[in-house]
Amino acid sequence: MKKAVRAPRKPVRPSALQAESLQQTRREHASETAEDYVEAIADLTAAHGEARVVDLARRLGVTHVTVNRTLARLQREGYVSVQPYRAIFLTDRGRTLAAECQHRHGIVVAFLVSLGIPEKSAEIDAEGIEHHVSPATLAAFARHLAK
Amino acid sequence: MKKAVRAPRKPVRPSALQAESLQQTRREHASETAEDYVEAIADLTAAHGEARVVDLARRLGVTHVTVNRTLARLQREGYVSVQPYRAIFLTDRGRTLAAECQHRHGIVVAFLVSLGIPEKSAEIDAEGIEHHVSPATLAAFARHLAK
DNA sequence: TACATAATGTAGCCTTGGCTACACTTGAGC
DNA sequence: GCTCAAGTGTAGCCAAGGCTACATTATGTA
Repeated sequence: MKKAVRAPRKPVRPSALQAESLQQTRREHASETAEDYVEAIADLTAAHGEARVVDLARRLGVTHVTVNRTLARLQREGYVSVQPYRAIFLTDRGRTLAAECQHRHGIVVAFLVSLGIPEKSAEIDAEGIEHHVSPATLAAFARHLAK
Repeated sequence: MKKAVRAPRKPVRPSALQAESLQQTRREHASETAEDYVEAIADLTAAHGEARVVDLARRLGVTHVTVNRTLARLQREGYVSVQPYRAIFLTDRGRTLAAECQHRHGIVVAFLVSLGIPEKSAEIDAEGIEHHVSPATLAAFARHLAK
């Protein structure tokens, strides 16, 4: 009594499209960490002259152990340059990514604030949203701000 | 030559706030999967009369193995009711969550489209964004749509 | 009814990203 | 120049969420 309904295929949202969207979301998730780290490192370097593991840990809300392991991966991927017991530096690639992220973050926060969302909520939401904003959507946000 | 710069503390973004935001983002990430699954199950049930593992796998863009393991977790958490080789059913709790997600998804997509973003991009972006939209921000989106 | 095929389930592997507990370096100050 | 606290590194645990390969069940159809 369950095979009868097998044929129709009139999904509310087409399966293929949602699968594609979710795969995109998963890809984005994989780069979220890198983005958060390089952005934090850039900010800390600007503010303190250097970025240290403890500072990053405080800033990112995780333990220094997590920071350490993640930095190893980011070094493997060419975003940062790390030496034992030394400060953390961004590579050119890392700096480029950080600049993009800071730019995008600024637009997303400003956009949310322009909708009447309080600064603090805007910050919190932006942190989650910004990694999933496509260039087209970012452009739309910027357009809306310009008006 | 590196200790000198340790004192100032004038972060571009306060550490505590960013840490808090990121912790919130991580909490949201933990519920993303549950939301995507219950929403997909609700949609499939509405469209086909039932939700099967293969359909879910196709819809979510993963293998049936991943679906299976995740369903076990969702059952543990009380969102779905699963029996071997049978269709998947939402519990009351699962249905409630699915309804919320569908509602939120609709608003986010409509909002993005209202900004001039093409339907397909809006769908893709919404899939990533919707999980990080706070009630306040969702309300702001709805307000903007009403205008 | 029997069987082939599709659906489902299981075993076991990988990576990421949390954590605690413990070990080792560094460097500021006595 | 020693010492000790803070910072950093390492070992090893856990859960989530991907995967392939293989085993098992259900069922439409010959």
